[in-house]
Amino acid sequence: MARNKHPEETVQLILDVAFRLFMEKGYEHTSIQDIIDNLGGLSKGAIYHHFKSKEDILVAVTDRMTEESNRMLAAIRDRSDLNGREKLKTIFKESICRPVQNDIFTVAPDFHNNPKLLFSLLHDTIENVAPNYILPIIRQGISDGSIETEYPGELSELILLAANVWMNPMIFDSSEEESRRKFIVFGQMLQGFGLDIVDGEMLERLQELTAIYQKSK
Amino acid sequence: MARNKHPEETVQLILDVAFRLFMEKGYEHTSIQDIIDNLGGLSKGAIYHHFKSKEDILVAVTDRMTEESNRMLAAIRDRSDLNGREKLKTIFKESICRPVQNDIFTVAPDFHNNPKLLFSLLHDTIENVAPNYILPIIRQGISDGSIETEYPGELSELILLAANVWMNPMIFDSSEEESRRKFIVFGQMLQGFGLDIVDGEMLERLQELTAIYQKSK
DNA sequence: TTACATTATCATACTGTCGGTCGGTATGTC
DNA sequence: GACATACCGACCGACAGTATGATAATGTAA
Repeated sequence: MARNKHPEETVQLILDVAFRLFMEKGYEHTSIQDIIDNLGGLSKGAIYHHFKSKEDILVAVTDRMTEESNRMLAAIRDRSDLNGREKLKTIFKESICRPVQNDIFTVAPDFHNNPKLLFSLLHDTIENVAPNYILPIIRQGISDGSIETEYPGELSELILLAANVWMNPMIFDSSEEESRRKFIVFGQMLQGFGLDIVDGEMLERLQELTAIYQKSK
Repeated sequence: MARNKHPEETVQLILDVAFRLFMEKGYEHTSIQDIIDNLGGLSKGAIYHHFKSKEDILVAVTDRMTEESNRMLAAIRDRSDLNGREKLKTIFKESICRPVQNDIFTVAPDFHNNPKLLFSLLHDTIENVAPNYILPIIRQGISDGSIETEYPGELSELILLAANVWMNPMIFDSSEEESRRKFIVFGQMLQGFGLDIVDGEMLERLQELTAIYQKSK
């Protein structure tokens, strides 16, 4: 085979396979040969034609993972019918409802075998999500009076770290009970910053999620 | 050479060299051969006699890193002249004053090149430090009336994550100004949980530390 | 104390696997 | 036909880990 007419499909195929294998076996324990074997006919030359290194594949995979989430965040950030605090609350709601729609749990990342993946998501959270999505919302909340803080940047980071990392059952194992307790403490923390944006509905939804994730393991 | 009379010195030498190289070049970019080359005469046989794998060396290195810190935590935890809240405050003070005495900054870990190291420290924080040191202290604080919470375990984790990870300049780059702002927000979070344990002296000390770390890079 | 067996501490040569390269080929476009 | 793109697959150096052997420390029995 040579000169496919739709190389973009080849790229997507490579990313599909790599994504699945990275999740199943971890980045480090997935070899290029593993990917080739699951590619159906394609060869090492194809991979290194489209990607310059194995690390480059990981970057592309994580980019594709966060893309959808980022679109959601941008959409909420740019709405004009909500004040800052309402936007924050909407984001939490959406974040908790979204995952089941796509396949995040059917191929749940095993972060215990994926320090590199965890690190890049951690990095993305602080270097991208916090300043580009949460910070503008908190700033808006300050000017529209719905949020009160002198440290919007730091607040963005702390909230995201707690929500995305600490409360993430894929990073730190949690039973349903632990998940519930974390959520409550998280809510207390937000209240300490004058943010009353968690409710019982969100807690229920979160526990459903945790249960689903527990079973998928 | 064969049958050294003091094999423990060999183990320590291997750990010394591995520690330094892991910090300088990162775990993944340090090869066993690199370690051998810096060992002064010793060979691969020596390494694989004392350690069963490269990963095993990393575990030993991180264990040695956290050992001193854990001794400090245990000492404070087991004091009988302080209530729970005072113990927490003492821990923060000690944590901020300690690092310069030893060489933590002269061979500052570059976590950006060390996802594995970061992950194992993160894991240690949640699986070991939180339940074995902070949790008992918070429990004591609850019974002696100096701390008030229904969720001691979750509070331990959240506080440690914020202090050890978020505020750690080795993990998330911070200027002195950012470091100051993070510390204040951290203090606000603690106050939200009824814990009034940070003061201006600690802030000054933290900024000194950040400055030292900035210069060492 | 001596003689000797045992075993812990290494050294060296080697293996299999890995990520990545490179010359080449086939197929498309202009 | 000139050139770029998409891909093939043999090959390479580096790597973690192993197999085996050498020797010095140690245990043991007389």
